Amino acid sequence: MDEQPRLMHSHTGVGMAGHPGLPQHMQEGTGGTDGDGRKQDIGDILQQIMTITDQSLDEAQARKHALNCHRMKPALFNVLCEIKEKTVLSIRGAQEEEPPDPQLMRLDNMLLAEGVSGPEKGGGSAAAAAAAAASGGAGADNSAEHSDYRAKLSQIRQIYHTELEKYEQACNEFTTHVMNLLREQSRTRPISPKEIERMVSIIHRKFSSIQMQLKQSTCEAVMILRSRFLDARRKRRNFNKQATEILNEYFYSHLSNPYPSEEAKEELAKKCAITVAQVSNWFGNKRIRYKKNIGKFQEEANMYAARTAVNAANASSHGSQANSPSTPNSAGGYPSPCYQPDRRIQ
DNA sequence: GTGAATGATTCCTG
DNA sequence: CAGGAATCATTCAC
Repeated sequence: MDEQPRLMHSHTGVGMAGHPGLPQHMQEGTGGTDGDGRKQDIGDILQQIMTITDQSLDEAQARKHALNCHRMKPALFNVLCEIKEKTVLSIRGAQEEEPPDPQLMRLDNMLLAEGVSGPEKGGGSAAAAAAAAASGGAGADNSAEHSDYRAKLSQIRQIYHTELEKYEQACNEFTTHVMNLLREQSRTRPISPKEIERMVSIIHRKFSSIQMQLKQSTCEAVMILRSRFLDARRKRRNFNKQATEILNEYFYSHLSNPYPSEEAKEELAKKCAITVAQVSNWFGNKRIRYKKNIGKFQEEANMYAARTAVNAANASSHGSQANSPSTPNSAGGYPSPCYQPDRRIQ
């Protein structure tokens, strides 16, 4: 490395005329033009190169210092930088300022929506909350599942942030290292600040592609967790006996029009400790199954009708109709079972 | 293990 | 968008 300064210098004390290492023609000033002299010069230079390692560290440092102090150095440096800029780096310059990667934006948006990136939302996510709300079954079982989901999500979140931090730290360390290296090298070769900046942006681009991989795998993990959570929700739990009785009671006492209003559904949902959606499901299933096989439900219908009648009788004996169904087995709607002898199955 | 029962989901229709 | 119909998937009784 120190070869260059040595060859470039001739005016300072170091390597000046009279120095035994300098070519003959440089020492003489006028320069020899004969072939033998030239051969001699080359021989001296080769000799110089061969003996470079023999120089002491101090001597090398002194030469280096001399180079840096040379009055022409800044000008020469600038010229070389300019030439370099105009040739090699002009090709790369065109692809700077690229627009944000749509794939990266998608990943970022998803991580934000799932509550992995962005501000902490108590370990939960909007998606989880929505899923939990839709899942119905307001029981403790469901909330346990939900908290399990949240715990796993927060685990993913933690890993994501730890890794991200690691990458950022590594990126910063590497950038600093490269910048220092380039700055150091800029003393001996033409490296402009602009070029250093460019190198930094290249490093950042490389690291952001690694970050993208991290984001991608985090998204995959969230998707797997979510699908597992949703699968778990598919697990069916039978309603308890009391809830089924309440629903059946309503159904058979409104057999002519087994379509509970929104208010009625809400009321039933509250009584049965299930969601309105589950009430709707139950009535949907019940209507279709009843219609398909009235015979099978006959016994059940008779039982509930009798119970309703007893309830009504009790209520009336107490001078109140409060709990009796409003439209029991009246005209129209679904065919009634044999409890009403005049309205048999179609 | 098997089949019936049953809650949930999906697709279609008015 | 609510409800009907078909179907899926799980639970439960035997």
